[in-house]
This record gives sequence, structure tokens and C-alpha cells, in this order.
Amino acid sequence: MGTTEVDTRERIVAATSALFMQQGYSATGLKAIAKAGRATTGSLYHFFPGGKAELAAATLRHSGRGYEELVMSVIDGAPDVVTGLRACFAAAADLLRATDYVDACPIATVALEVASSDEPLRQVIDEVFRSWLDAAARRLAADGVPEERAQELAIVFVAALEGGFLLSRVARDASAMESVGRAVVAAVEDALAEARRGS
Amino acid sequence: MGTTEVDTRERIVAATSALFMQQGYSATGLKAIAKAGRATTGSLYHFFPGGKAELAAATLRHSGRGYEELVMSVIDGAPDVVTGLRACFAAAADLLRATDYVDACPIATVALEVASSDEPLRQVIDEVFRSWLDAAARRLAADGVPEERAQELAIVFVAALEGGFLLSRVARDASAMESVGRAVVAAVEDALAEARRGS
DNA sequence: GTCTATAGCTTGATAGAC
DNA sequence: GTCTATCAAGCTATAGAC
Repeated sequence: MGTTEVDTRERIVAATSALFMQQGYSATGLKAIAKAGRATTGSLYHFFPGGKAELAAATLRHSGRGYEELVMSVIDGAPDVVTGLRACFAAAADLLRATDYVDACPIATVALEVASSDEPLRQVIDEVFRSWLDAAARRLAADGVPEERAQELAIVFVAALEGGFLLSRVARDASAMESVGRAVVAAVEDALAEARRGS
Repeated sequence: MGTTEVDTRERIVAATSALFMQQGYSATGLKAIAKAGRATTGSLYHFFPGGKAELAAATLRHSGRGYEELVMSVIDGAPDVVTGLRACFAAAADLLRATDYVDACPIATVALEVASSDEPLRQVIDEVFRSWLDAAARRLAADGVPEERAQELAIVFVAALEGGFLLSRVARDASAMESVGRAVVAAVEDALAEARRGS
């Protein structure tokens, strides 16, 4: 188990993730992936014998886990969820501006492409989103949001992020991300106030 | 100006719109479009000499306008914006369920695909979204939401719709659309209450 | 306006040397 | 594990008959 094979595999997955984010699944050819990952067709099929489908599944799982860890670490780095969520939307807006509106959700583009046309990949993405929603709901509940409200607000949070990415990227203006962020923060603050009143 | 040419052109655009919604821009070939629209390559290039790019631009403009009219007619069919927005999210959830989670936003998939890789199409979609946001903001303002809040809530509304479509399609469960709908309705109700208090 | 045929290129995938 | 060469099938776009 040398280091070479691991590095190549990781380069391929990283390159695939970046290309998926930029142009989606169908527009990304294996040749472009191999070139960006400094690998060859041979290496690619060595690590992913199932071809493009297997590589896509591995990439979506990998970048899905990575994005969840990133978001949760931003939220956990704040003193409370509300502050954490604010930081999260601010960070997303900053990253959009800093990367010329390329660096966004590593899943969403492929998700919409395959949701109704590639059942195996749809299931992979379904698992990724479920994991995000579970993590967010747990974090909200830990700060005092009642269980059921926490699950609903987790959905609102992720949907707002995704909608914010879409509008911001198309407009090349991250203010949409900031707007949806304010709305999510207000909704969570409301839920916490209501919970404290013991409603 | 007979009826024949108009019908063919419209069939091509309608077929393109449906295929874009289902699988996006790159995965949709001109052959599939011609077949679904009961046309031939010759007819397709007769109406759209610019090829796929021109056809895509025309289709996105057309379905963008159509979707705006649909949404605004649902909202305007209600006695007030809040009720209208509620109806809007309910209708979107119903349509998702009724169409096996295929019938969603006719723009979003292509939008994410091209936002960072096809500048002319990105600009077309930018115009479509701007038109949606303007229409929604005007409708909110007409019901008493202060101008600035109305623009922000319009963004929240569209982003919630898009995020709800994404999560619902991937999960094959429209409850996400219902959740984001409740959040948007609550936010608008808050804004109206605040405006009436004269804050 | 509609049709068929085809050019020229790219795609995902395979084979076999090293 | 990595590389190159290659295949069959797909793509967008064009040409020219009708």
C-alpha cells in the first residue's frame, strides 16, 4: 500500500468534484477529468472499474461529506447556532465572491441533472442530503429548538443555501445569499423565542 | 404566415423545455429534441440557425415567462399575497407528486450547468430570474410590504421555491416544499405585521 | 419548410504493452 | 499502476434534394 495509488485516486476525485461544481455531470467528460487530475484513462478505470457512474458516486459521497464537515465546523465554531448560521451564510457569500461565483454546492448541479434520469446516482445524493439535514437538525435541537421544529428548520436552512447559491451564481452577486441568510436566522430566532416562552 | 411553421417551432421549444427540466442542457441532444418535438434536424436548424445555443436561449426565455405567469396567476387568484404564496407552494408540492417529481423549475438545472461555463446563456437566465424577482417584489409591495423588505422577501420566495424543488426531487418527497413554504409565509406575515405597527 | 445523408469531432469504454 | 492506441456510438452542424 504505497502512497502513489492513493494520491492518484484522490486527485481524480478532487478534479471530478471541481468539474461537477463548474459544469455538472453530463458536460464533464472522462478525458477532462483525467487531464485535470493528472491521470490517464488507464488509471481512472483502474480505480473506478465501473467507469463514470462509479466515479460520480464516489465523488458525490466524498464531496458531500466534505461539505457537511465544512458547514458544521463553521456553525460549531460559533458560540450558538444563530451566530453560527449567520457565519455560515456570510462565509458562503464570501466564497462565492472570492471564486468568481464558481465555488458553491458540490452536489446541486448533478442532483438536478440526475434526479429524474439516473436512479442510482439519485439515491447516492438522497443519502448525502439526508445526512446534511440530520446533522443540521441535531445541531438546532442541541441549542434548544424543539425536535419537530428543528427538522423543519434544517430543511429551510439547506433549501435556503441551495436557493441562495443558484440565484447568486446566476446573478454573479452574492447579495441573494445574504438575504436568504437573514431570513433563516430570523426563523431560527423565532423558534428559539417561542420555545423559551414554552409555547 | 401559415400555421405549420408556428406549430413546429412551438413543438420544438416545448420538447426542449421538457427535456431540459428532466435532464438538463448537456444531456439533451438535438436528436432527442427533434424526436420528442416530431421534427427533423432540418426544421430545427431552419427555426434556430444558431443551433443548440440559440434554441436553448429561446426555450429558457419562453419557459421562464410561462413559469412567471403561472406563479403570478396562482398568487393573484388568492384574496391576498399570504394566501397566494401558501397556494403557490401547495401547488408546487402537488405538481411534484402528480408528475413523479419531474415537473419542477424549467430553468434551474440549466442555470447551474451554465452559470460558470456559458456566459451568453447565463445572461439569458439572469434576465429571467430578474423578471421573476421584480414581479414577486411588486406583488408583495402591492399588499403593503415596504419596498426594501419586498425585494428581499422576493429573493427569499424564489430561493425557497428552488431549494424546495431540489430537495423534494432528490428525496422524491414533496414535504420539503411544504416546509419552505411555511417559512416563507411566516416571514411575509412578519413583515406585514411589522409594517402595520409602523415600525 | 421538411427531409435524409453525412462530415467531423468527442464521448465512454476496452485492450494490451510496460 | 500507468500508459497509448483504438473502437463503436454519440454528438452538433451542414449540404442538398424535394
